Amino acid sequence: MARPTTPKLDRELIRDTALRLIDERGLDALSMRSLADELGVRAQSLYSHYPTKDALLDAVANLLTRHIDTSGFDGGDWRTGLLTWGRSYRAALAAHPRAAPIIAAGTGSREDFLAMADAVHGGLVGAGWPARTATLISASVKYLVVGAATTPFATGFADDTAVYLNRYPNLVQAHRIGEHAAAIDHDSFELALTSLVDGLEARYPQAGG
Amino acid sequence: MARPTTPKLDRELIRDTALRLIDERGLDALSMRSLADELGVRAQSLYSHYPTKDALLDAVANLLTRHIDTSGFDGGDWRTGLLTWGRSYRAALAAHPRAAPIIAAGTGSREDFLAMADAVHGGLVGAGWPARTATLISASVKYLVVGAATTPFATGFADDTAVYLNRYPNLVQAHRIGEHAAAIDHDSFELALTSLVDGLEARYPQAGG
DNA sequence: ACCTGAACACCGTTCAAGT
DNA sequence: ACCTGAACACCGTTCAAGT
Repeated sequence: MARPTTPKLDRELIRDTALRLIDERGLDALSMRSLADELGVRAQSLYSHYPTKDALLDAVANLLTRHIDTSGFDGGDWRTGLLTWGRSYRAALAAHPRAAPIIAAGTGSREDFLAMADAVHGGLVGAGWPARTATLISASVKYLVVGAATTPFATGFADDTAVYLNRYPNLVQAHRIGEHAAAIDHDSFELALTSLVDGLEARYPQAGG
Repeated sequence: MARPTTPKLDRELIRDTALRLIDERGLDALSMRSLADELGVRAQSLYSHYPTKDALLDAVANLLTRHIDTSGFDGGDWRTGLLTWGRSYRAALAAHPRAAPIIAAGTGSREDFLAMADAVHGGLVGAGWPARTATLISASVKYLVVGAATTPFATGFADDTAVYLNRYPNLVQAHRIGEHAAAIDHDSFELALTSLVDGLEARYPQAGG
């Protein structure tokens, strides 16, 4: 029974299962063999559907960033556009934190990524920003989103914070990081994004000169 | 000659060679075997000096972030402190772009990282920011730095931009990304950091209420 | 077209042995 | 204390073969 009558695999099933395993076990634990095992198949069968593991991870990245919202630019207000885009982008990655590094790795030219970049750039230029500044602004927001998704605040702190509290007195305030990590990350991103937009406002050509 | 009279290895040599190989060949190409080969030794010998590959990468991360400057907070001005810290942090990572993902991975509780976080938090609180807001602000700047270092702007665009110029008209302005990628990344970070600081200014408790 | 057995050239890491 | 030969349990990927 080398070839079953109804195929056991298809691209979507492989991709969705890969994302589920990343969510459950982490990115490092995803191997072609472990994924095949979960699908009741041998690793080589996956290569009938994706040429390489990287191509599979690209498909997962496309799945993740599929529902990013650039419609906020439609009304012509770049502030609304940036806020809507940044928040939906961040939310898409925060929903699958263990998969976020795939986005940072940024393999190849993904269609959805290009469509998004095009919509944002067009929205900013349409709202009056010079083309080069529009490039810088969209890069800035991307930095915030990717940074927030790949290095949540608790990263870098030991689980047992008591270890260093004596030596680093200013960090005493952060001693409940573990409990409130999700809230801190959400609020940090929100503060950063809104402050950035406010700071950009002052640089808007028709307002600031 | 199992054990030479003068040791062929020490922790610093291993660490520095690892960083050099990452700079030259990329993070993925660094294996314990390839590193040992470069040092004229077998992979197992490295384990006499570092318990795991992760511990070695931690040492590289500490080397990278060693010269980050938090002295800008000393004068009591949080704007100067944030700008100096953010710029030196970003410069440290930009000097070794292929090693930057190590920082994002953020393994364990590195001493230098904690000292830095403590200095920044203390500087912000000392300048009048509430403790929790200080946490959010330092996280915000870290997002910018890590995002800029791990996803430089050209990431995600194909080398041959002609491929998508027809379909994504707004990206025409970005058709020289490859040539100016370094300048765009520098300017994007600078715009983001200064805009963020300006936006925070309006939220400063004694100024904004 | 889709799946498998076997294999290639790698990994990180461990262990016993040598000086 | 420091280094090596050999080995373990993995990787991603390829190839020839089966239906």
